[in-house]
Amino acid sequence: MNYDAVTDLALSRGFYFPSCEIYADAQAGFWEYGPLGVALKNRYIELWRRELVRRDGMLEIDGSQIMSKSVFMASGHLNSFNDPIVRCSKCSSVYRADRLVGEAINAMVPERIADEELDALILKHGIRCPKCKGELSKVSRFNMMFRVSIGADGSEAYLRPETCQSIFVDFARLFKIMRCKLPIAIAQVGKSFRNEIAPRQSLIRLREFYQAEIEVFCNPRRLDDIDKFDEVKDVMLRIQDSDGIHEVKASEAVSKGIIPNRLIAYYLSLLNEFYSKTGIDMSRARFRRLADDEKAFYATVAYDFEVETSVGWLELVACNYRSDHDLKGHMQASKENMEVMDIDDSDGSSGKVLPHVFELSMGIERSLYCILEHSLYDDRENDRLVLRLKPYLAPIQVGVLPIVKKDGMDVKAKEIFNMLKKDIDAFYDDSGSIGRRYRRLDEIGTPYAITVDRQTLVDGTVTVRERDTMEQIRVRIDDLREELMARLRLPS
RNA sequence: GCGGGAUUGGUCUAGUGGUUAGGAUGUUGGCUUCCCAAGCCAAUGGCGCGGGUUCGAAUCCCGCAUCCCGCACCA
Repeated sequence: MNYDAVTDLALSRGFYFPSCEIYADAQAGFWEYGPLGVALKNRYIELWRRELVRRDGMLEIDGSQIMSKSVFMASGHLNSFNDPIVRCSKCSSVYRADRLVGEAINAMVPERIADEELDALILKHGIRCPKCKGELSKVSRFNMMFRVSIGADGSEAYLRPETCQSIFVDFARLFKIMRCKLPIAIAQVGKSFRNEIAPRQSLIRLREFYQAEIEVFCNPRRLDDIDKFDEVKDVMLRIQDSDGIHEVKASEAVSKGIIPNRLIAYYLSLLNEFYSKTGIDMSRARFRRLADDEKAFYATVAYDFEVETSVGWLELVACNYRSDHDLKGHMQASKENMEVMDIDDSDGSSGKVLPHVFELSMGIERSLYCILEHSLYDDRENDRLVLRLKPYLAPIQVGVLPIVKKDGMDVKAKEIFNMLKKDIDAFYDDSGSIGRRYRRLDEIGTPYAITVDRQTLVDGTVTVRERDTMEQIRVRIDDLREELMARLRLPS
């Protein structure tokens, strides 16, 4: 299905909707999760914990969203996270100053160029607005971080633009108290904030959004020394780089040099296995190796995990080899020692190492959007819209319905609902015809519907209807909970 | 941010200066109904915000906001 169909469903069923929508001054780029959206998000995160955090023995933390100025001085965000911009005095168009100058004089402009130098170049070459030939303003800076003031004196601080900085800041303590050895991954789910110039397309570009980030701390001299690699050596990966598309096993990707080392291949494989369990169509997904001019300022090797949708390829996960950029920056700025003991490969003895970082930075909203779009199916044959979510991701797992509301069938159905509701997200519904109730459940992705009929009152069995096939089996009420729990279990 | 289009109950929509703002669908209650959006009755709920023109504005004008499309941006 397409973007509009997903948006319609999200709004009409309450997966998500615009924030502050009853007020005229509501700002773009802020959306709320409704009940079904929260449930889907929580289940998605639980799958993430299972497939990544627990599987790999990662540590999970939950850091604060407001962080001090020093953090972002050290991380480079206060310098590099802001872009030099110029504005046309006539038509008010805004341009990236470095790119505009680069194009106009047909030469590379160094990344760290000073604003004054850009001003000078614009003057020297007589660069004007490409659209209307209007005069350009002086270079200014637009920082995408939200600044906040703390306390009565208004100390400067920022909403974090990525969740990972708390992981770096906390690294030394965590490594000690959790008795870590390299490589160790630290994970976090939480909100990040970016003051986007033009938020668009609901969940796809937001100013406030959830990330699930994983920072793998490793010894840069031991990137192929990964015992766990055997677990994933046969995972099939689709990788796009400057040589084209490769569909290869993880082990081959390393041996052929498509992926530079086993550590990166291992984590890309875990990610691949995770996403293949979300219901995203993996035949429309790829890891794309970024060219040098596309990478973030801190990355030396970078892959984007991308998924094809009706609005184009979406970047769901940024996988960046950040080298020691972060720990070095924080170590220098804070004077906290971030080095740890690890095997020094020259003679097998221990030595001090400043770990490098490989990062998996997942956008949760974009992931949920792709799951919804790839799961939503227009079943014309049966005149229904079906959200074919994996049962373990469904916000409501079973509907409990009396076939008609009389002769005690509604009473019996309520009993069953009450029996199930603590273990399973169940929903009782007795309004209207049975077909209408099935359709409603189909549209929000409920995988099973239990129906109480006359036979139930006689022999204590109910029917269990399967969402995708619409087929029904009879199950004894005594076996119902177990039967459903088995069907709703997370995949092994 | 620039340019274009749009904004009427939860959703879709009729309405181009004077309408009790109509319909469909949904939702809720009732009747009916034993397996896939049936039927009947009733109820519910709306002109994005602000200003202007006018005797009178959902309707015309201006500003703002949001949404959609294109461009730019996307660390």
